Amino acid sequence: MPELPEVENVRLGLLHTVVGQHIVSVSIRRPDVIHGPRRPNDLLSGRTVAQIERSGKQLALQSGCLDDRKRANNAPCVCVHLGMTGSLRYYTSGIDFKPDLHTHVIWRLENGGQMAFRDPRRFGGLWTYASAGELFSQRWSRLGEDALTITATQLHAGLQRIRRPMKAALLNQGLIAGLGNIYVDELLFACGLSPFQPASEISMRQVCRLVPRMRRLLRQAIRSGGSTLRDYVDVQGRSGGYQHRHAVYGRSGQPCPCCGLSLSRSRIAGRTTVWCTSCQACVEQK
DNA sequence: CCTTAATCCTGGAAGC
DNA sequence: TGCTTCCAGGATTAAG
Repeated sequence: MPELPEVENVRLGLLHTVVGQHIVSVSIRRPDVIHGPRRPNDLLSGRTVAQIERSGKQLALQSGCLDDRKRANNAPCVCVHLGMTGSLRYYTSGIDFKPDLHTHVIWRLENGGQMAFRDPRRFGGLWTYASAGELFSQRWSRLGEDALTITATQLHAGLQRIRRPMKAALLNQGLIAGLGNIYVDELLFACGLSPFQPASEISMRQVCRLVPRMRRLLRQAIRSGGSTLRDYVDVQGRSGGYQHRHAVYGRSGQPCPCCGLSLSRSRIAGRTTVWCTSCQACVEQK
């Protein structure tokens, strides 16, 4: 499922395929995946894709004039959230692209290429805004700092206010944006922290160890093309490779890569959680 | 404050 | 083989 590393790979893929391209037309095959105004113009038809930004697991396709590096105040903007099974694909001109029933929106570019939003389970969607500023003030303002840029001070301050388990706290996009079930489990393992550990009991010292490890983990996952469990593919349709390097996610019952003990599985905050009771000790364990 | 659960949804896997 | 059942989860919302 697309978390920060997968979404970042999509962003990188779109940078050298659709950024700078003029959108000739937009085909809306399933209007209900679009939140907000859904005329072709609201989806950047007739505009040029000026830049693509990411915040946590979400992307912003911003229209505007390429020459003007400043964000245009009145340039429409589309926020893309891939949810569980969403994908943004790019098809070069001449490719025989046959949209299936889960392909909901198709953008046609002036160079003959096409961009398609597909999402079988429709947990994702598109949100339209009159400007990037509106997206930031109405939607992205609710997100915490991005997991790649958050500082130890910021994270520690947020964690101190949460008595819930670390697993639940790190999944909260309002505290820190970008982590999902896979990378939270991997991160807690990499730090030797129990997913049950109350967030408020994590010391500044521990957060100072966690933040650089989190950045390293996410950067390695980005470099590996992200994790493909079933659905995730990049804009070219390629699967990721990081799933082969998961230490704990999806490996309950298998030996811990560190100590060899069988990995435990539990449910925390409604999410399947895998961890090592030996390497990730906690004062109280369920 | 907290937690759990339901909700949205499809498809793959497991069970009978 | 063919049917039913369960399960995966991101984010939000409701209920306990």
